[in-house]
Amino acid sequence: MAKDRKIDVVILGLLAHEDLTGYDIKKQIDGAISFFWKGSFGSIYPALSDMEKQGLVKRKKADVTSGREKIFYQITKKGKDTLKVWLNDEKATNDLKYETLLKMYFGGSEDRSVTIRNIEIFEEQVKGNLEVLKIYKENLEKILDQEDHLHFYLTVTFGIETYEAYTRWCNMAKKILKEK
Amino acid sequence: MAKDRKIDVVILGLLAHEDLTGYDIKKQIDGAISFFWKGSFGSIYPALSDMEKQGLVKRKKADVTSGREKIFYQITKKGKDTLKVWLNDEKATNDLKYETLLKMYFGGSEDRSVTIRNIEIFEEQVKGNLEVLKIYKENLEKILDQEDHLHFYLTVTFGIETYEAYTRWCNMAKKILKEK
DNA sequence: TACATAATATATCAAAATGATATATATCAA
DNA sequence: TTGATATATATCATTTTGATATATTATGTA
Repeated sequence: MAKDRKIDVVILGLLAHEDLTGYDIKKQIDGAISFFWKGSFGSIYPALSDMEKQGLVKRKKADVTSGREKIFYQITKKGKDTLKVWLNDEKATNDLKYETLLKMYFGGSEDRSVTIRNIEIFEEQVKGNLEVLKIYKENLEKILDQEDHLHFYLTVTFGIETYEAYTRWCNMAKKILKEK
Repeated sequence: MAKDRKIDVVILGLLAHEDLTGYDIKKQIDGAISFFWKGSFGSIYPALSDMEKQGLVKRKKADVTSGREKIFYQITKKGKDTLKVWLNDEKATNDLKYETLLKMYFGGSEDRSVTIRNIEIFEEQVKGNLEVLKIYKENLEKILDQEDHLHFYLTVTFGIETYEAYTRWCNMAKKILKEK
């Protein structure tokens, strides 16, 4: 039956909202979605070609006036159905790979200052993301009446909750490592 | 130079503590490490073969008395050095792929009850993990004096902090989805 | 105006990882 | 003793990453 390729539903989910190029899709994944998902050009472009063959998306020739080639994709009826099947399927895998934590776990016999430095780097990344998410949240609270925004709002609050938890952990971990 | 294969340092980190078989390694990854990392047999066994060729680990013929073949691996000096280089490197990538959140994000026009059901399934998984982590924590607090245990303790508290954040989010999300 | 640099845009590929499957032995309860 | 589950190694197709190649367009600055 259908391909077991997660990037497909990410693309279909984005195209369900508006027509996009492969480059646009990458930008969207690196935007609001990046707090819980990631994807690279190396999977996006082949998936688009393949899904076109399957009839899940279709190419839209863009304005020929500009010399630059630019391929907009549009979701088809079949694509919408595929997306709906996935959305209604209870099955969902949540994978995390925290190299920071891995180093922590294996860093037992190493220089203490390196461990602390690794936590500080992690903390900086987290703080950067947290700032962006809080701006998202503020703006979203003004327009929460629309159904689309409610779901986006919930993913944003998920990010804030988790990043705040990370921040608390960073402070605690640094304190323990410095005093002991 | 060296391979860009993350599973290598996971294996080396585990072997730094004790000699293990490929199967043992998988069990360890699925245990305490599973809260921040994952790995499959399909990457473990090829990595072990390859690292043996590179001289990072070496095979230890196990008891021939039992008919069952069983290959224990031991870390070498070169393997320990490789691990140390990685531990002292500030670079660390933290990737997460939350299909639950992805469905939330794209579920704007779908049946509300499906979204709630997905959150409930996620919540159950989180609660299960949280219970295990809390038992780990209790036991670790009794023996926190040893350096090794301190680092394990920190990864466990990371898990608890994040899973508690997830739980809070689940409650909030369900509430919003039910009342609005 | 010219020039460099950054952003846009598509595409491909080797290497890594997943998830599934195959094969075989060992253990343990009904 | 039969069936189920755990142990143990290995392989493979498919998916994904991360890097690289190539080219155009926009932007800032000298």
